[in-house]
Amino acid sequence: MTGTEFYKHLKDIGCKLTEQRKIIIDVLIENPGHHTAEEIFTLVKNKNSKMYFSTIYRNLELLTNHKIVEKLSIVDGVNHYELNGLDHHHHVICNKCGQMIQIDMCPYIENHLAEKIKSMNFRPTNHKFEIYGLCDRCSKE
Amino acid sequence: MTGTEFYKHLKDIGCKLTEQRKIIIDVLIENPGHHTAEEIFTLVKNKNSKMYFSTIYRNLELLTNHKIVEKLSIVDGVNHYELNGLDHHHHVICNKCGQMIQIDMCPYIENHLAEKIKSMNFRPTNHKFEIYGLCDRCSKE
DNA sequence: GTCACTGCAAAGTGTTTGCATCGCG
DNA sequence: CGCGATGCAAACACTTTGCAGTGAC
Repeated sequence: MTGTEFYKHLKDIGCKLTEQRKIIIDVLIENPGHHTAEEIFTLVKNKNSKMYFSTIYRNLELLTNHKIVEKLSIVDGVNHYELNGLDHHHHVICNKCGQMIQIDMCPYIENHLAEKIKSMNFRPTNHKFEIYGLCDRCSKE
Repeated sequence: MTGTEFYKHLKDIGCKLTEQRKIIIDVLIENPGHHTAEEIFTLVKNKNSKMYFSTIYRNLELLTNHKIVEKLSIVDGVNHYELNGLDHHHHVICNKCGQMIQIDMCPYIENHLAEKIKSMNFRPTNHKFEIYGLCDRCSKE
C-alpha cells in the first residue's frame, strides 16, 4: 500500500486525516520494520515536524485497533510498532545487544495451525514467534 | 524439582539462601504457570509474609539470569515469570479478556529449527510462540 | 459550525536504584 | 564479622489521561 492508499483507508473508516497522522504513516512507510514510539518520535522530528508523544501513542493505538499497524511486545516492557500486512515475518533476537533479525519461515502457516486452533473454539487473529539467544558477534565476545 | 532442590541449586551457584528467596520459590512451585510481579507479591502476602516489590524484582531478575525462572514479555509492557524447565509449552492468548491457554505443540521442536538457526551463526537459548485472538466466550459477546 | 483531534501538563503503572541496615554463611 | 541481601524511599521509563484550544470536513 502506498501513502495515499493508507490515507484513503483512514478516511474510509471515519477518521480525520490530520497532518500528524499523515506524518506517522509516512514515517512508517519510509522506515520499514518495527519501531518503538521513541524511534517514531525521532523520525518525525527528523522531518522537521513537532509532535507530542501523546499524539504518537494515541495514533499508534488507533492504527493498531484498525489493524493498520501491528503492535509487538517483544522486549521487556517496550512496545514496537510496524505497518501491518506489508510482509509477514518473525524474529531471532539477541539477548545481549538486542539486535533483531528477521526470519521468513512461519511455523503457523507451515504446520497448518489455523484450523487446529479454530477447532479449540478460539478465533486466531495474529501470532508471534520469536527465538532468543546470542548473535554471532555477541557469542564471540 | 522440589523446593529443597531449588534451594540447594541457589547455594551451589553462590547465592545466599534467604527467607525471602525461599518464599518466592515456594510460591512459584505452589502456583504453576506464569505470574506477574504483582501476582507474586499477592501470593507472598497470602503466606503472611511481608516483602517489598524491589525484593521480588531483584530476585526474579537473579533467578532469570540463572535460568531458574523464565521471563515472558507477552502482554503490553508487563512481564510474566515462571519456573523454568518444569514443562515446555506455548500460549493462545485472548485479546479481550487476557486469558492464556497453554498449548502443547512446539513448532520449534517439530520443525527442527534448532539446527537451522545454528547454521545462521546464532546460538538459540529459548523461544516464544504465541497465538492471539478471541477466546470462545469473548467471541460470542 | 461541529466534533474529532492535538498540544500540553500531569498522573499512572511497572520497574529499577541508592543507601542504610540486616542476617546468612 | 564481612559481604551480599533486604527494607524503604525515591527515581525512572514508558504510556495514558484530562482539558482547553485547534483544524478537518
